[in-house]
Amino acid sequence: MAKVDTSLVAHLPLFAGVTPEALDEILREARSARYPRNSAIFEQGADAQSFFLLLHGHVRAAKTTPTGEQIVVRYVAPGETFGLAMAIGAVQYPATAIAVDDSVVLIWPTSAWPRLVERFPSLAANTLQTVGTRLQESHTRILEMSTQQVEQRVAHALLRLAKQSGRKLDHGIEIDFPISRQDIAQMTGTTLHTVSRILSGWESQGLVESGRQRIILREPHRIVVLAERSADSGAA
Amino acid sequence: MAKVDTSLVAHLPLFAGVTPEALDEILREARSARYPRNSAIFEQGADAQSFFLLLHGHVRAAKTTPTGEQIVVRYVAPGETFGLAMAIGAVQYPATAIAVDDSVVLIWPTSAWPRLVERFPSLAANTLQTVGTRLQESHTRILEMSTQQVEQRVAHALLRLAKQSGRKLDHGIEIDFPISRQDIAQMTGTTLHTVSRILSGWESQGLVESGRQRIILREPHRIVVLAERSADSGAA
DNA sequence: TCTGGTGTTTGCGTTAGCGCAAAACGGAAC
DNA sequence: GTTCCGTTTTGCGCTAACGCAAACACCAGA
Repeated sequence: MAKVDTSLVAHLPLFAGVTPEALDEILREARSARYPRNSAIFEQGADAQSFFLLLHGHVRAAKTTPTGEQIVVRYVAPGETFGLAMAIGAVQYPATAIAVDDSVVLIWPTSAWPRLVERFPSLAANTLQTVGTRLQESHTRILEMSTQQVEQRVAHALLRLAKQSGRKLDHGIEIDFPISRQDIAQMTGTTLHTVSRILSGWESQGLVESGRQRIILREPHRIVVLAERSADSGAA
Repeated sequence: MAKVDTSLVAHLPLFAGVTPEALDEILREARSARYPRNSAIFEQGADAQSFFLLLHGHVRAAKTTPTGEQIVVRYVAPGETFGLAMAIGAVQYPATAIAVDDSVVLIWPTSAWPRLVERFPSLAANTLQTVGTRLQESHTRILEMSTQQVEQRVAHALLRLAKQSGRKLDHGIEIDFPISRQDIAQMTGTTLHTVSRILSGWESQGLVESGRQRIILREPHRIVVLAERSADSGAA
């Protein structure tokens, strides 16, 4: 069993208020694993045998309808937990998790959760905080889907990705994992066609530069304007 | 300060695993209050000084955009908690809570939460469960908004309301609090006009019976069918 | 009984965005 | 260098749903 370096994870919100010794004990229950790009970490509907902490890479959590349509629930960035089915009392994973880049994760058996929480109550409090924040974000997303049009939603989605997982360039911000038009469509509740049209438009205005699974925001400030306008002026 | 009867709330999920004595202690920290129909319990953006447990009545939690549009986050049924801003570490309420019917609530000062959690860790675990469930429901709603058309979403919304707050009739189920077309529109991401058209259509098919802020599902089973069909057959 | 206000219904023109289809593009593997 | 496959782009017709506007129903209070 590989030893995990506590100093790498000690500062994470999940472990706030946990002593170094306790952290050590918690980490002893975990194992680490590597998932190559495009591999599944767990599938929606499978027994929730583990929960995860992402160390490196990026993970997409997606939910599928009975008829096969998908939406992206969120992108997991390093330092975040995912697969917390046990926290909500679910027996199965409510979504599928795919590594969109080569990724390294810590894995705890779900069965260890009750014991850990009992010994280290701040874990529960911290997790509550995390889940609460996600709930808020979720509500914000619903609000946007209800009140904004597609272009604004795409703008918001890209800005969020840039903030969460953006790599600063000389001029602009690049989203530092592979992401397709289809992915963005599934984040914003539209189709890949519409996303493609929007990005083409932005590209011709010099707002973004994009290619195959790759997006660079060249003019973040002007994209913010797009995200916030209510429903008016077109192009000059 | 009015004494709250422990037997009324002991069975609630929030208090699972809490001993009667502990429950007594927890309730001593709370006061109760009555809110008349259509009164505000708290406003979005206000300091989160309290959190709440609904004893009687019904409460609508709604979120407003900077430009004034609203969505209904959820309807709170008796036995449920709301206003849990502290759980997610928020300083202000992220939504507005309105009593849609004369309502009675228990109120704890937000400042009491850390102490309560420390003394009774199962409160945190139970709340985590609740928030987790809401997060799931939220994701389901996003999925529906992304993949289904308006009529199906309205069908789902009404079925959920019927399940959560339905009063069984000889023939059908009545939603037992006042709810307008506008409210349903704000739950499903559409306009009151579209909701009105849909309900008119259903009414002429005998699926529902409705009036001013009042809806009765006469044929729940046939509404389930509407909610589940993917995108095909019209009326005969 | 009348009157005002809030919620509801309905008609009608408009359109944002979908759905289908076809072509172009770009990487990776050989 | 060539081939192959997944992604992206773009055109075109269509329609679900919106937005506006006007009429209507219902309840409460004077």
